[in-house]
Amino acid sequence: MSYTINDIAERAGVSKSTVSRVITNSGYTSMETRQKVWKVIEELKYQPNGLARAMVSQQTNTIGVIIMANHYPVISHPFYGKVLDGILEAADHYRYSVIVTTEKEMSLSSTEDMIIKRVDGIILISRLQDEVIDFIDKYKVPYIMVNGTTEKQNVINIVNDDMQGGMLAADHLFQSGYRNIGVIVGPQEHRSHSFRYKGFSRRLKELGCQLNENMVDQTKNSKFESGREAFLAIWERSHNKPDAIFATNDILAFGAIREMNHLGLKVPDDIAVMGFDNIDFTEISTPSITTVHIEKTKMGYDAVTVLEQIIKRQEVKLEMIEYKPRLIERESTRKREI
Amino acid sequence: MSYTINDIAERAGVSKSTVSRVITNSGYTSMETRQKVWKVIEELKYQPNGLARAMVSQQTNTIGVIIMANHYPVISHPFYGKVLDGILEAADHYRYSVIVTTEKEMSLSSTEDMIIKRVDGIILISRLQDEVIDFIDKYKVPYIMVNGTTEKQNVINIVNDDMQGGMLAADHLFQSGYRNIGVIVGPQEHRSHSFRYKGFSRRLKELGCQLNENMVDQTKNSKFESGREAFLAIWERSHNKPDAIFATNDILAFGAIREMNHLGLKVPDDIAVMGFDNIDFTEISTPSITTVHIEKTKMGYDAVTVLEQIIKRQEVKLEMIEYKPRLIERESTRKREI
DNA sequence: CTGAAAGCGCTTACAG
DNA sequence: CTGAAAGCGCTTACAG
Repeated sequence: MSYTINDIAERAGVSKSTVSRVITNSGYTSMETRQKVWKVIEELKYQPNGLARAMVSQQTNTIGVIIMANHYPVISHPFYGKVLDGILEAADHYRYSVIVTTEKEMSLSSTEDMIIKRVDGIILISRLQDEVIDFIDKYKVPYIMVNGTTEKQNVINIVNDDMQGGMLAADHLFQSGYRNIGVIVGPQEHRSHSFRYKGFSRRLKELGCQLNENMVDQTKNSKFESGREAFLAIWERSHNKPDAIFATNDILAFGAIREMNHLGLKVPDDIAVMGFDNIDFTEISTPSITTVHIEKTKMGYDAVTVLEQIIKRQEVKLEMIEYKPRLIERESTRKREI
Repeated sequence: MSYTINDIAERAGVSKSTVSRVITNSGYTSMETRQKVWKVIEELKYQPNGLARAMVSQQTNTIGVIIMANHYPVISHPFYGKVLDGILEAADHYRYSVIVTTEKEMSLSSTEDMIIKRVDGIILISRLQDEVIDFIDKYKVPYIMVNGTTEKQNVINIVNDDMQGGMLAADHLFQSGYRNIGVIVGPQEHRSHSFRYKGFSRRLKELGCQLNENMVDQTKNSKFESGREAFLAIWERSHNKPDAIFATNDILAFGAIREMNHLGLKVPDDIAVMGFDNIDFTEISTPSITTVHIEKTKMGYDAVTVLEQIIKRQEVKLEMIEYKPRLIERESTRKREI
């Protein structure tokens, strides 16, 4: 279909070995030859066949990204989308192409596809099944996890310091004068929700402000409706009504706000709310939502950087790369007179 | 590194031709041979090399997605993310891998990369430069646009019927009793913003409700801050203050809401607001935002379906595939007594 | 039914 | 400095 190195060789009156040498700029070639060859290349708009190159170089300059998700949407998820943005930016920088797939539970099909396509490395996002890791391990493809949950050893995992984030949240609400705090806790089997809650309650206790059991509600998933239901549950069962709510992610917080609105409560005048993740919506929402920022894009970017080092067989020291979260103070937790 | 067809041949005591035949399930092979070969394949967990296959079959089973964007973030964009979700879902169904890239203005680097990687087809998203199209054309790679803006002929473009969407918006606000309507109009060089505005004002005129020039503000981009500024401008310069605002996309609407809040206006009691796109946040925002739904995910899915037909050289009738938008009525435009 | 050969489009030693 | 040959891992006619 398109031109090959042979077409160039023929028209330039040299052998294909020579053409290859000038293209790759390796070995010896005379000035004159180089000019002839480049001229033909420009004329024909020749583009080398990356597949053929990959066959001999044994590398495709392609990395795979597998996002674990049981349901669509995946890419448009306000968290994973950001991570992917960072991955694409870094991949562009390191000159990798990136193949993106979504892996449904219990399936290895997209992982298999990555192996068949001979990607140079793989980035695993979210709570992957251990079978996926076993599978990749078997084919000795370099990989790295982002925001993963796994029991496995020797897996490089890029995560946020969620414990610390939970503590930041507790500090903030306490310092802002809230003392009767309710907590909406996302699914505990997720590493992040679990640590966020742990950090939050621990710190609150240190501050001398014990969490009342009535004021904590666990949700089965991290969706909007669950946040809404959780807030209603807390509101109804509590004797001392909460003056603030901490949700272990932003979406749950938005659910809570909707329910507050339906109960006639104003944010932040009647009740304060804060979330976790710093998804884009928290900033453009009115009122804007206080939250804990996670370096989503940076985590994606760095995942590629580290993966590239592994691919190039450079030393990689760390096993767990933990990012520091940052409190983002906004309107939804305005300071209160104490 | 990994096993090849030769390893299998050797251990099964047959030629590699035979192994190939059993794997591809083509030509004749005896039952006995087949069993022997499959046994070895399972034992070794052999995975064929897709590159080698692609070399001979001249197809990679990979499609490329190029999203035009001048700035990150791209993937996490509430519109493109949804389109990409649909693309991934369809690609999974048709058994394609997908390479995703972001193309910055005036650059052909990622497009070049797609050519080098020999993708079977390309999906172009958003307002691509015509050079990109020329470039792809030259290499005769099948492609298709989603939500594109181009002067070129014979380009299959999957778009939303934005004119119709604008009319739906006008009908809705009018029927809900609003008569003094302000409009925040995104950049007119974008096909979609331009048609949305056109449809809206045309319909409003038909309804006998001429738009006052003071009540329309054009923005230089479609970001939150621009929406905010635009609303303030309208508010300050209008004699009869608006009772409703239509913004040509949701993000602009959110900007307007923030400004309303700062001016002490309540939505929808003091003023109604509606946007366009139906991004996820319109639903979880409090109050929820009335908007016009676009089949973002479906557009992505269908793009792959049509592209696949072109790749397989099947007849493709249409040049422009237009989706019908749908009004989504929510809290931000509650009906008013007339 | 099976194997040897050619070829997909490159790169890389190896002679010359 | 340049060209012929081998090889990357497959598939596909072609003999047998």
